[in-house]
Amino acid sequence: MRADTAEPIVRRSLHDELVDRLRTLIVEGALAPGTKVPEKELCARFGVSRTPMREALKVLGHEALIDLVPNRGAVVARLTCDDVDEVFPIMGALEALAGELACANLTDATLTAIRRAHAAMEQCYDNRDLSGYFAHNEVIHELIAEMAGNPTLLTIQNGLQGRVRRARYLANMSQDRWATAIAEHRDMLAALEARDGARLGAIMRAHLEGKRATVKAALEQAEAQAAE
Amino acid sequence: MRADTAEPIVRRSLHDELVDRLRTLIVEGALAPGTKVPEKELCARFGVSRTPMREALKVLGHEALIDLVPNRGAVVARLTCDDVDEVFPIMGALEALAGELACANLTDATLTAIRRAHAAMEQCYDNRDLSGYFAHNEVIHELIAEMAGNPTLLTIQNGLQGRVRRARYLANMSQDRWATAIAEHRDMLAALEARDGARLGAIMRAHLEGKRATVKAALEQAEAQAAE
DNA sequence: ATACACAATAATGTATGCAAAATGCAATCA
DNA sequence: TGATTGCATTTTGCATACATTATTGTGTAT
Repeated sequence: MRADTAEPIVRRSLHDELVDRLRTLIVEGALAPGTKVPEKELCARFGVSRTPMREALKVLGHEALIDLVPNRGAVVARLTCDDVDEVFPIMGALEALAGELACANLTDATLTAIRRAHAAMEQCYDNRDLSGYFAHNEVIHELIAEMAGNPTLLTIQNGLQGRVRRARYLANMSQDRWATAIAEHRDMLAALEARDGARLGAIMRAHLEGKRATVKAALEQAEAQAAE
Repeated sequence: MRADTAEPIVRRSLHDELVDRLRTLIVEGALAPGTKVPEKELCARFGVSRTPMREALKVLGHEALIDLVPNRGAVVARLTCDDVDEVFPIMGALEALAGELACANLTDATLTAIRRAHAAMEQCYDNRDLSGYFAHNEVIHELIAEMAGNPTLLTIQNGLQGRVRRARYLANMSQDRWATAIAEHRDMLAALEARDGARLGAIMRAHLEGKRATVKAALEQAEAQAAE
């Protein structure tokens, strides 16, 4: 270690740490939707007492990642079709805003990074590598969201993103939809390169509407299967 | 009480109740920004123990209504100019979306209510009654937000609204800005009556941008005074 | 056999107690 | 006189104990 770095000592409180860990577990899918999560079990899992765990659960409940039923504990929130119809238009409006702001602030470094991610994504598309496609896709959206330079916006976007993230992986895109999505992304890149915020915003809104339809269809299919 | 009302028995937990009460205190201004709020004092005030109070504080911290400094307690969040620049564009995007959705769902009853609130607001404008103007203004925006029929959107809007509400009352609108705001509201009403969602959305975005400028100016003035 | 009632159990909700960190104050030294 | 260090006090962080509410399992009556 260099002597002049003197990096600040980070000492996080347990509840903060727990919020992050639990959120990851839920968003990544280790805790399946509908799962009951008794405090006691979580406490044992993380080796903490109930006090900080409860504080964390309250926060996650407020984020709508879990449902807190009074006197009956917490359940990992399920994503319904109605939720999809609610959340995606909001994400569309926010991504459109992020796109506009990102155009205004765009640095060459970030544009290069986005170009690289886009190229990698196209590669995955050519190879029909859906999971790779999703990964690079996510990077692009994250880069744009960060480039917007609005921490509050980023926080809200991440919150909504967390709620729908798992469902998005269910989405078995049709070849048709996939081709459309790629075309939209090419337009996005072009708008970015032209620093055309208004156009980028419009594209992103349309893009999110497409995502909404895809995810909703996948969710309806999943629900139908579950009902069998 | 009528026998057939059978209103559901609401038994809220203390932390839920506390979140609401504290939020009201902060948003309404009873707890001034910058005020330190020691747990002990709040507990004494509400006659509860520290556990539910801490759970409530964590939630409010996550809402950005208070700043939670590790090992140093909670401070009622101050609204900076940067915050205004961050929050208002987001509110603009969300109100625009709400406006579009509201146009799609608009009922005659709600339109009538909005017309009434608008008329009352115009009356206040004529009388130079700023606080009455704000009250009716808020009603209009709430009616539109509710008419959007998107609970998630409403929740996010309310959260952001809470953060800037107090600052908005600082705004001593110039005659010029006030006239512009009224004109924008007339356009909004016209767009609503025409069920023209796209136009309403555009107006609301512009309207919020105007609000941003006004509030920011007021905030800068307040900060300058405080610095003296 | 089913349905209801009641008790036993387990979970959540709340309060309190202990440990650790931060603040304020005073004493000491330059 | 001013700054710094050490201690006392206060406050937060966490754990545990108690209270209250749901759940479930069993027994009894129909």
